[in-house]
Amino acid sequence: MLNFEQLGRTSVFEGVPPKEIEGMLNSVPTKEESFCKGETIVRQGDVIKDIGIVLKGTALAIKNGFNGEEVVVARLTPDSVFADILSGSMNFESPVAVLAQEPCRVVFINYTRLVYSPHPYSHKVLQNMIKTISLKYFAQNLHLEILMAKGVRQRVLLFLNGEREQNKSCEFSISFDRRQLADFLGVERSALSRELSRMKGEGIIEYRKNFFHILKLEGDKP
Amino acid sequence: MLNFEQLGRTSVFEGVPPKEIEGMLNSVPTKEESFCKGETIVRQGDVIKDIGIVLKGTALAIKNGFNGEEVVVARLTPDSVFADILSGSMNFESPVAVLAQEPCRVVFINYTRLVYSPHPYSHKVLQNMIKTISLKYFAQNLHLEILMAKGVRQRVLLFLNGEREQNKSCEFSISFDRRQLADFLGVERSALSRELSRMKGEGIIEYRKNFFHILKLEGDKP
DNA sequence: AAAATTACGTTGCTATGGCAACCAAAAGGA
DNA sequence: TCCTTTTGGTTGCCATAGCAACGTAATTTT
Repeated sequence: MLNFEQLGRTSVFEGVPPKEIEGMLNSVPTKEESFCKGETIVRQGDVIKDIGIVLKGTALAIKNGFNGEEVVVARLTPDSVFADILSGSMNFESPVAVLAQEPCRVVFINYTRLVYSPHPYSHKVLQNMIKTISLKYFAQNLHLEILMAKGVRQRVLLFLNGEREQNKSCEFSISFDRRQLADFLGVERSALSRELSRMKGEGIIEYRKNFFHILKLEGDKP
Repeated sequence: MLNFEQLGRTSVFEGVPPKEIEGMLNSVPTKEESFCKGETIVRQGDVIKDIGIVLKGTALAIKNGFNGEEVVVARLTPDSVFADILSGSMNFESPVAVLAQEPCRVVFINYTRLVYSPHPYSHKVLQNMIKTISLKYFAQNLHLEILMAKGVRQRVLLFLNGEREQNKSCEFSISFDRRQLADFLGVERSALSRELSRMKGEGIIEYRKNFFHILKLEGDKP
């Protein structure tokens, strides 16, 4: 049985009272599914017509590069929405695979039926979707900016500054391991390690595993 | 005076009868503006709350890299919609500048008022926006894939294949000059020229200025 | 706890591609 | 028409970063 309180905390149903979500979903096909650790929730190239919502567990959206890189595009935790852009675009192929990182419980909601069923709150849901998708556009745009930068140093700095802004602190942990970070930045793992060492040597950053501390901000002169 | 027939041909108002668009826009602030060739329509970093629609002329959406590159992200021609993601996201800064390439006539429509005014067709407009924004997401995603590829050759091939698919032909003209193409691919102009020459030498492609002809498809063995 | 696997750093070698400079051709303006 | 400006191709030099291989620490498995 769906927990409408929880759905009310997702970006898509934000601002819609649980009772109303319940009423709305009465006339819309939904299916709840469980996935084991490591299982594929969405394959790269799939055409999906349902919005997915993670109820429990975490999953990763992964894009496979042509040369074997596995770029983690997004981390999905409970209340995360996925496949929204995919179903919103109609007939497009998923650019990413979604893999369960731990046992996951997911609900799929038919997009077409959701947006076509007239309901006093469907207006609100559509606006929420526009906002959600726009945010994902900007997230992707940040990634694009990183890849547009040249040089490992510049990319690392852009990434760390993004994390700093998001955490509102110069000290933070990242959710990537080195291999994943290197792939995300589009550089060799060894080149990344080399550059991180250099930056530590120059007193720009401090780090231990996936914990980072930015000592000098961009443009600071010593 | 706005031409509602024309607005009906835009992606946002697709499927909405002109009469209804007129009625819808009665209660929504709109402003029509003209721009001279070269004039800035949107500055990078601007926070915009209005959807823009090009009525006449062409404009370019340009992203400035940190190292002086000017990456043409989109070409806006009559009936093109822009700043939709920007206004849909609320309070985000524009990642691109929009510049008039020739004299332009543009109409701005207040996003909030458009989506909040109850109207029998606002539902349709919201769905259209979701689709429009999703398509832009996928366009950006293609760009991302190109930048994820390593090597000039691979990037050029990805780009040309994209153009081939879009034109459904192995012969086509591109809307970039060499400098723009190099910036879009994230490589040096000289490196691009070098690689194009090589590929011509290997009999993979043929080209003259911005006209290209793909002779061998990816994976073809001679 | 030992063994195996994974994660991270390091380093030398080398190819790729960035940089700069230059030339030729074409386009645009006076 | 001629002159200026823009656009595209070529080339040598060199630094960056890719590749491979290895060592160690940390984590997981049995």
